[in-house]
Formats: sequence, C-alpha cells, structure tokens
Amino acid sequence: MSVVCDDEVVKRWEREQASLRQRVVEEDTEAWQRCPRFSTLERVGGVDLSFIKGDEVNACAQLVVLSYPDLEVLYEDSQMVRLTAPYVAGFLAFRETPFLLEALRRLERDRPQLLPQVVLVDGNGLFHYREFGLACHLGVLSGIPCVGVAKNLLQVQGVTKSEEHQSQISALLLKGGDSFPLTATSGRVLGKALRSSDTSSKPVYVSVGHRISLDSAVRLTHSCCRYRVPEPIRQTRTFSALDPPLDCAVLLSFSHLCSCSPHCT
DNA sequence: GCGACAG
DNA sequence: ATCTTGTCGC
Repeated sequence: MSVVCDDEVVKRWEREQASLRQRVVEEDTEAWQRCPRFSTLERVGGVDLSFIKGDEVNACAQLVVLSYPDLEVLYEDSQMVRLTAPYVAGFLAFRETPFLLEALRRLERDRPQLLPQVVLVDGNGLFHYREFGLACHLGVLSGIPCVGVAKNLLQVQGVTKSEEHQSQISALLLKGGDSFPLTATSGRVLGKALRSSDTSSKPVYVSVGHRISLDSAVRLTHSCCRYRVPEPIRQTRTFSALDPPLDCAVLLSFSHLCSCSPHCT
C-alpha cells in the first residue's frame, strides 16, 4: 500500500531497468513457439509471491511447473522469504525477482530436467512505464522465455481504463481467445487484452517478457487457461492436500487465527 | 490540488 | 498483494 520510497534507490532502479532493457528479446527464439499447437512444448512454469494480510515483509515465493498441454503439476516449490524492497509501482521486479530466481536455481540444481521451457509471470512484461516490467526482468536475468500476465490494467503510455477501453472489451472480446492490442501513444503495441476463457468477461493483459513474440505469448496464455487466470499462475496459489510444502499452507490458512492473537508477531 | 499506482 | 459475505446460476 505504501508508496513511500527513497529517491536515490528509485533513480538507481531506473538506471538498472534502462540497462537490462536492452537485453530483452521480443521475438520467438524457440522451435516450439513456431509449431501450430506448440506441439513440442512439454513444460510451462508459473511464479508468484503470496502475502498474509498485514505483512509487507514476509511472503511465500512459489514456482510450479505444469505439463503441456495437459496442465498437470510436475513440480511445486514454496519457500517463505523476507522481502527487502518495498512495493513501488513500476519497480515490482526489485521486490520479487531475487526470490523467483532463487526458486529457479533450486529447480535447476535438484531437478534440472523439469526446468520449464517458458514461465508465465504474474505481472507485466513490456507493458510497463519504461517497457521493462517484472516478466522482462525475470526473463533477462534467468534467460528463460517469459510472458507477463497481469490481472489489472496498468494505465501507462496513453493506455487508459477509458469508456473506449470498456467498449472494446464488450465489442471485441466475445469468446475465449479474442484479443485486442494495447497501443501506446507512440503507436507501439505493448501488449494485448485477452479474453482468457468463454466464461470470464474481464480480460487479462498479456505482454512479452523475453524470448517470445506477442502473438505466441497470447496464444500460449490462452492455451493455458481453464479459468480466467492461466493454470501455471493459478496453481501457484493452490496448496495440494498431498505433496504439502506445509510452511506456507499452514501460515496462510491459519492467518485469520494468528491475527487475533496479541502474541503473534 | 487531484488522480493513478502490475503485485 | 490481502480481507470479506452473500448471491446467483449451472
């Protein structure tokens, strides 16, 4: 909630974004991306951080890997972490990326054969104030193709939640897979609004993270959706009763009890 | 001053 | 991000 931040830090972050940004690859680089139904794609990852209500510092970093196209869980990793950076709009990556990279490194160390061929990231990629959102940041630092999928529209570069945007949603997004471009004032297409399933009228906002084209990113996102939020990201919040990384499950499901206790820090 | 602000 | 209650519909 707090957008209190240090000017010096933000300046440094801006420089780092400008520098890393040059390493983003906005095109398809993988053979599977060119296949009609992504026929040689086998594993899709999803990452996210979860918080408990009043706590800005402690979070649960999660990585799941699903089979493709069946979307069954192949791997799940949950780790309690202590965040150092605050949330500042436009600089989400500095808060979350270190822990997502750690999770990818653990996977590479323990089960390298399960490394995902692409990761769906909760947040934006190129659709960002300086065209370098979380999905680009994680993509560049990991080298893995990444796609940004945001649940809310970020109003940047002339893209707004206007009446026009609302009417585009109702006029153009008639069925799952329908999409329309999010075009900056400059004329550059930064992402697409996607109706991710037939039953959800509220779109998700897809943008390129790294090493994938926008069209592939949209097609892939749609093909990973059973509900509005793509499965790899959605599964990140699902704690299986079996195979339990219980640290997080217990903490999250009993957080309502915890918050009543005066002795709970 | 007012509104906007991914997660 | 997270909380919260019910309500409507298949």
